[in-house]
Order: sequence, then structure tokens, then C-alpha cells
Amino acid sequence: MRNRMCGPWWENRLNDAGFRLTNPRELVMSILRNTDKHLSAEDVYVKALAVNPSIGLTTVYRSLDLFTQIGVVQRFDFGDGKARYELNRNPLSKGHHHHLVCMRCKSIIDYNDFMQEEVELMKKTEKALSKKHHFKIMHHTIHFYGLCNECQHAEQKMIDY
Amino acid sequence: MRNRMCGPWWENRLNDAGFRLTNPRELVMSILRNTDKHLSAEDVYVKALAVNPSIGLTTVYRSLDLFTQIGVVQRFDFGDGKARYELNRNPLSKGHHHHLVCMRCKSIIDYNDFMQEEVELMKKTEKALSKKHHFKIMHHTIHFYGLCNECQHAEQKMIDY
DNA sequence: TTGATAATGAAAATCATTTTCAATATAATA
DNA sequence: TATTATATTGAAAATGATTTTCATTATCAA
Ligand SMILES: [Mn+2]
Ligand SMILES: [Mn+2]
Ligand SMILES: [Zn+2]
Ligand SMILES: [Zn+2]
Repeated sequence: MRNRMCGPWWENRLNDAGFRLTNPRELVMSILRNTDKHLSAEDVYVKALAVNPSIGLTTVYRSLDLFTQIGVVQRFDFGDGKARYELNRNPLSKGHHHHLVCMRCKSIIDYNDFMQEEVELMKKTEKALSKKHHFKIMHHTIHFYGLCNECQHAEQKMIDY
Repeated sequence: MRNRMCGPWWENRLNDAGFRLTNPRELVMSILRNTDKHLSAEDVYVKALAVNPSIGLTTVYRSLDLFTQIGVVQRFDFGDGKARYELNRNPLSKGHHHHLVCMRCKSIIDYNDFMQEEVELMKKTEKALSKKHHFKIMHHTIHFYGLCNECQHAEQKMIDY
């Protein structure tokens, strides 16, 4: 009775990759689906505890890694020492967006301007790169790095070495 | 006699940000300039030792961080547990490129196809985003994630949990 | 059911990166 | 140039996010 080809796409992805749909995994995924933040493993763990007080941090880590490996979740390093995770949305979907990253305070801004043109270029690039490098592309990221409004006007010297 | 406004751009960047040009920093930079790999701090350290046997790993970390902060170096997290660094080249320059990242074996491919069109879109996007979010953009990254040639044909189940 | 395998959670271990701190180098200026 | 203030360095110790181990539990196939 497995592989009924129903449920959300990430469940199918799990099945196809040969993994089971478990309570902890479902919980972790639901947390990612219900936020627009960029959560760390610890962040997810804290939220998970509220629903399932017996879940382990280890399992959260494992779930996030697994989701990242099968491509349903994106893992980011914004430079603040801990990985952050975000649901990976289809480039054609509403939720797809890119990032502005402040090099100083590490704050993140999601944006989705020019998505139409961006998707055009990406599709084209994807197609060419897939062929040229025999690479099966699953998703992409675009990050702009710079200084946020506050940090532009903050003290010049930002670091002590 | 400072700020003679000569030397490579990253030296000026250092000065402008209020930092000194030191031997260790010069060495770290020269290592980054003379490779096309994506080196970890440890990688840089090993190469640096060959030139200056008294340099410390700590200093390498500090130099890489500093360069990253002032925008002359890019720091990446390709998912293999250690940060990797690469010289940050001007989008209009020859060396500017983007990345294909294998989600399974973490191998990286640099590519620079469609750079013309890409740069067009980026400039346009940059301009709009700068205004809209009062963000001073210094550089950007584009990453495509997927499976490299080998990994597409490798075993299905890639992880044990 | 039963047996085989996958997934979980607690505790311990790892290890890349950061912090501390005393020593050294550099720049400003008297 | 000599003096003083400040920036940078390297070794050692600490940190802390992530991973590993391992015994237990849940789930699947037959
Ligand atoms: Mn986002
Ligand atoms: Mn590269
Ligand atoms: Zn900022
Ligand atoms: Zn691969």
C-alpha cells in the first residue's frame, strides 16, 4: 500500500529516496512550512519540543540533513556560525525568492523582484549547464552581499583583530 | 605617506577599512590569488607554512575573516563541514564565475557561461534592490545545486540515518 | 506474528572555529 | 630619532555546533 503517489511532493521524494515518513520528520517539515524565518537546527528543535516533548535534537539535525540531501530543504551559511534551513520552493511557485545578506550584522532580506526574468535566465542556464557538465540540476540560490541600511551608517571599523 | 592609492585594489580596501597590510595577510592573499581551488582555512594554512613556517593557523583564520568582511574574499559553505574561501573577482572581470554544487559528493564546478546576460540582469536587480531596501550591494553569488555526472549513476541511497 | 531493517534519543565525542593573553610589530608624533 | 599608543600575531585553551555511538523502539515485508 506504499507509494500511493499522494500527499505533498516532499513525501514522495522521501519515499522515492527510500526513507520513511515518521512523526519527527513530519514535525520538522511542518515547522519549516509554517515559518518565513531562516531557522537554525536549535530553533527548529525548540519549536518541535512544544509539540513533541520527547523529540531529540539529534533527530532534528538528522531530519534537516536528510531533507537537504533529497533537495526539499535548503541549508544556508549566512556567516553567524550556525547553519540555517529553509523550505525549498519551486522556482515557478509563489514562495520562491532570493536573498540580500548583510555582511556586517548578518541580517537577511528575502526578495522576489524580477523573478520572471530571473526564471527565464535560470532555465536557459540550467539547460545549457546540464548538457555541458552532465549535471542534474535540482535547485539554485542567488545571494547579494552587502551592507543593510543600518550597517551602512554604523561605525566604520566593524571588527577587532 | 599612507593611502598612496597604489597597489592592488584589496590593499586599498584594507587601508580604507583601517587595517594594516602585514606579511601574513599578504601571504594569505597571494595564496588565494594563485589557486583556482576552493581552499579551506586549513588548506591555506598548509600552503602558507611552506613560505612562512612561523605563521599561525589563528592568523590565517583571522585574515580570511577580515578579507571576507571587507568583501575581497568570498566564504562558502558547500556542506562538507568546513568553510571554503575564494578570491572575490569583479563581476565584469574575466575570473568572475558561478557554481554547480553536487548535493551528494560536494564537488564544485566553476562555470562562466551566459555571463553577459547574467551580469545584465544582476546589474538591473542590484540597482532596484539597492533603492528598495537601502542596501549597499558589494557582490553576489549564484549556485546551482544538483547531482554531478558520477553521483547521478551512483547508488540511490546515499545516506544512512 | 516474526524477523529484518530503519529510525530515534541520550550521552559522549569530534573538530572547525573562536577566544584569551602575553609578546611583537607598526604607526603616529614629540 | 626616540617614545608612546595601537594593531597584529601565535600558542594554548575554550567553545559550541554538529556528528557519532549505541542501546532501544518503531516500522516494514513476509
Ligand atoms: Mn529566504
Ligand atoms: Mn569558484
Ligand atoms: Zn547589517
Ligand atoms: Zn557528486
